[in-house]
Amino acid sequence: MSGFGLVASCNAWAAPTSPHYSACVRLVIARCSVDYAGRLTAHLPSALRLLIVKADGSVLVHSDGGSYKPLNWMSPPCRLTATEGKWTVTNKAGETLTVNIEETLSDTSVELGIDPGLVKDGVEAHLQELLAEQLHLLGDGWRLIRREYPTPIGPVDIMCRDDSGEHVAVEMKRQAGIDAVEQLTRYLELLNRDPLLSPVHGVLAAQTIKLQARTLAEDRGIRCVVLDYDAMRGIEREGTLF
Amino acid sequence: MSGFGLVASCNAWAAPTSPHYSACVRLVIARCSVDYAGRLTAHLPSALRLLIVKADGSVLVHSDGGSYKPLNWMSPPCRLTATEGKWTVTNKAGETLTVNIEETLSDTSVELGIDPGLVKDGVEAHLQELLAEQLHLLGDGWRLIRREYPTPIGPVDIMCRDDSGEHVAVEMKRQAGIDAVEQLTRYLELLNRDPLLSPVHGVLAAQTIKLQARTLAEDRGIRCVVLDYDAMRGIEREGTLF
DNA sequence: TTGTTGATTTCGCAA
DNA sequence: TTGCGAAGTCAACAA
Repeated sequence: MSGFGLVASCNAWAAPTSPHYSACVRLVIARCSVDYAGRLTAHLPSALRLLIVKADGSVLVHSDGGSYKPLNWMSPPCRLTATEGKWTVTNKAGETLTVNIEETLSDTSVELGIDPGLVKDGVEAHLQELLAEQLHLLGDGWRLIRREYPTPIGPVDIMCRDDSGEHVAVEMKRQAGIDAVEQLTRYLELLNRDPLLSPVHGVLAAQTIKLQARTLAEDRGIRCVVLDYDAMRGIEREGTLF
Repeated sequence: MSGFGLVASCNAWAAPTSPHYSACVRLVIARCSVDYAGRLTAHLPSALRLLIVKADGSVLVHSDGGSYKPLNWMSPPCRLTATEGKWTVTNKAGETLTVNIEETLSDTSVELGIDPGLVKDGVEAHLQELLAEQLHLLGDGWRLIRREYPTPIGPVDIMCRDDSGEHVAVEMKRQAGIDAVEQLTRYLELLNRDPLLSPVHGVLAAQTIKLQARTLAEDRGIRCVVLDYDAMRGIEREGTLF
């Protein structure tokens, strides 16, 4: 069983100085209490915890359970100074994290190297694309004018015409809040000044629409449409089969 | 090197003894690639990383550097099933995190026990509470109607009457930006439709008020008040002395 | 550098 | 349970 103390060759006490600083993680299991003083003050009573010190000096205090969020931490850039039984981590803003170590069960360092990083396959912009292809979800006979329709205060997500030929500006969100309604309202107010476009109606389309947003929208004559992403994606898949 | 095949129990040199489920953290240093499929899909190319498995089955994939946020993770409640060289973590919603382990440098488990948890001080909602008790900061003779005064588009932080008996809606922020002004404007517009309330005046109270917010607020006849949290807390303390 | 917005947000409170 | 707002939010992107 390769337990602790395997790699080392990495001094976690030394601040990274070279441009290609060696990525090095220090893992400590210790009974400790922790105090944070900064934007708020917080205290962790003594308990056995996992302490992680990363190459940039940032410190994470993890317990078992909870989410990925540590119980307490100090974000980089920051500086760790350590004496026997006491760590002090400070950042530029003068915030401090103090770890009082009563008993150390293990203390190891490992060099990981530079991480290639995460590759995300986004979902978000896709939704607009899908709705533009499936305007029948808003109404029969609706026709797309264009996506990202430009205005002086930003692009309207989708501009189209309804079955009677009148313009409709569509604002899309995954989660629509008050902000989305305000944004769409600004577009409508502007667009309706143009006699060539007016009247321009508004549609707020989202996977979920908060009740307050719905209330405000309907009060302003904006129609709310809830989108089923999976169903829309399903239709897209079927479409690609032919 | 053992360490595989765990589902719930915690293996080796950290005997689970607690009558409640044993809190047990497993730390693995391994070269691995990671895939997540859920609300989005994401991929991590092969690299040396720190894997943390907590007692509830949640998994954290940490690199060196970055913030406290892991490169990838699975939040509890979830289930980890492990075979030689491959971990699969799934949750109720069907999201999956797959860790392909190519090379294990170390694999250890430690029992931490239940954490007493964080004690926070100096929270935000406190400010509203304090101001409600110290309405004289806004004006002599002002009386509280209620905090979190409900409206169809959300609660007004503080509703009160000024010395002449007219209604005042107070919006509180720690840092007031344009959003706060817009929010309060919406409340006022709505509240002033009610002949039983009208006229309703507006006060924006915050520890700091951004210049743009102040400009917009005053343009709309909304009064801006900067609060001294320490002083307000101080008065509270004095109050408790008697 | 600064501000704004989205997040696999997470976290806490209240209805 | 659910929904909403705040967070020591974090992080990516635009200005």
